[in-house]
Amino acid sequence: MLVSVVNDYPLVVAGVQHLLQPFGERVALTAGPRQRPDVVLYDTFGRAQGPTMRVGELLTRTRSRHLAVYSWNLSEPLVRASFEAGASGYLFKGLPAEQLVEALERVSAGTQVSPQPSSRTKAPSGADWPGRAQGLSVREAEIVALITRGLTNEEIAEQTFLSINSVKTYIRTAYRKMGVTRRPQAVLWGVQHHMTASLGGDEPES
Amino acid sequence: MLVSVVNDYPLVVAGVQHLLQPFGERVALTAGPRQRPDVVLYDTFGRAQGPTMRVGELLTRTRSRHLAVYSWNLSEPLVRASFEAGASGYLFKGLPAEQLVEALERVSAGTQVSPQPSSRTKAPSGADWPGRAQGLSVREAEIVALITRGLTNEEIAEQTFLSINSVKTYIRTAYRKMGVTRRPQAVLWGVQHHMTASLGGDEPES
DNA sequence: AGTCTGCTCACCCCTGGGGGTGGCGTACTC
DNA sequence: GAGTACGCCACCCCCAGGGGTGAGCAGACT
Repeated sequence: MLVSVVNDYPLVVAGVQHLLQPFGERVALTAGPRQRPDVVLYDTFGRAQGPTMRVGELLTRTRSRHLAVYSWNLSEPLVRASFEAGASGYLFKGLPAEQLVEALERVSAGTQVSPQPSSRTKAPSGADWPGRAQGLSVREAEIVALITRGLTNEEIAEQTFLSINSVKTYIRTAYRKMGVTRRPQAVLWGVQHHMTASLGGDEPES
Repeated sequence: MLVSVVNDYPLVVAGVQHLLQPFGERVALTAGPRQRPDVVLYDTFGRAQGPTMRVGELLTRTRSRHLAVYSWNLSEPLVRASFEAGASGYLFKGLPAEQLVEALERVSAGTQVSPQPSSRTKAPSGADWPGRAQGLSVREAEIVALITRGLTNEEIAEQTFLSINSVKTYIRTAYRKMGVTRRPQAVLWGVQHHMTASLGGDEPES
């Protein structure tokens, strides 16, 4: 089974690939987008989710037939919207690696894979994201990444399917860890700490 | 006469040097900070002015004996504060190049050179600054440069000796030319358009 | 003369943002 | 069990920022 991990942040992609590494007999990883992977594993960190995902374009670009969403957010409307947008699977980012591989194999075989409810918030060992080295939680980091793109709190709330209040909370806790107090400082911090997406991103900006 | 042009923005330095180029028989330019220039020409674009300039440190670092401030701002309190801070000359940025050279020669000879009142706002031909290619006036560009450093409007007003209202006005007009509407966007614009100072800057940030 | 550009400033009003407080649930560690 | 961290959310209050309006001055150009 050939898998392509898709996300704008090289650290995130590397972290997921690191997760799958021990399962080399069952999963081959491709970095190139043109090698016809069996499954595209679409990590939602800092990216469009649900109805605004461009599943068709991603599949065309990668010449793959299945796309599995890989996300922390298990809210029912978002999961449903992802399937309606064309995803073949919706995988929880808290899954242990072996279960992740099994789910990918089911997606690759043509089965629609839905997530089980879970409240786990701890990332699997080896996962990575920009800002982690500076003490940001995965959620804080994602918010900061979107701040670094110039989005407003409202826009961030919409993209992450969170309440504006949750966004503000993450900003508050993240700013304390970053040692900043205002948005421009946060943007600069993000630029300096590689929270900007790679230039290959084709994300539509609001 | 050996002159060292000092500013954080290479474009600004290059623009001033370009101005002085035709006077090669009277002015030699040094890029290196350790060649004992006769005069340091301190361009204030995006830098501390007046009482917060560190004239002594600049002179020590460059091993020069005279520092001439080069600024658009001719307000009397700022000029006085500059001399009190240790400057030997205060030169208006609207001066034609020949008069600039003459003024530098007087400074080099040990004369304290004060500016004549002037209302001119047009930069001498050949001057340059970051953002000029994108249509920003020199004043607008300076404000954007300070925004890109993460300063608040109040801090910018203090550093530029302008009213908060003037700062807001420049922000308004600059944002229209830049095609942005919010500060984070402006910071990103500044980063992308080289409005960040070079890393050698020893500017104290508030 | 008129017009345009740039610089400077004032004032009004509203929005985006950020500080605080409080609360809930879960996983994990000791 | 208690404590901590993380995720999620509400509400209060205030500030930083940005949109608008208006005004004045001067230089440069036609």
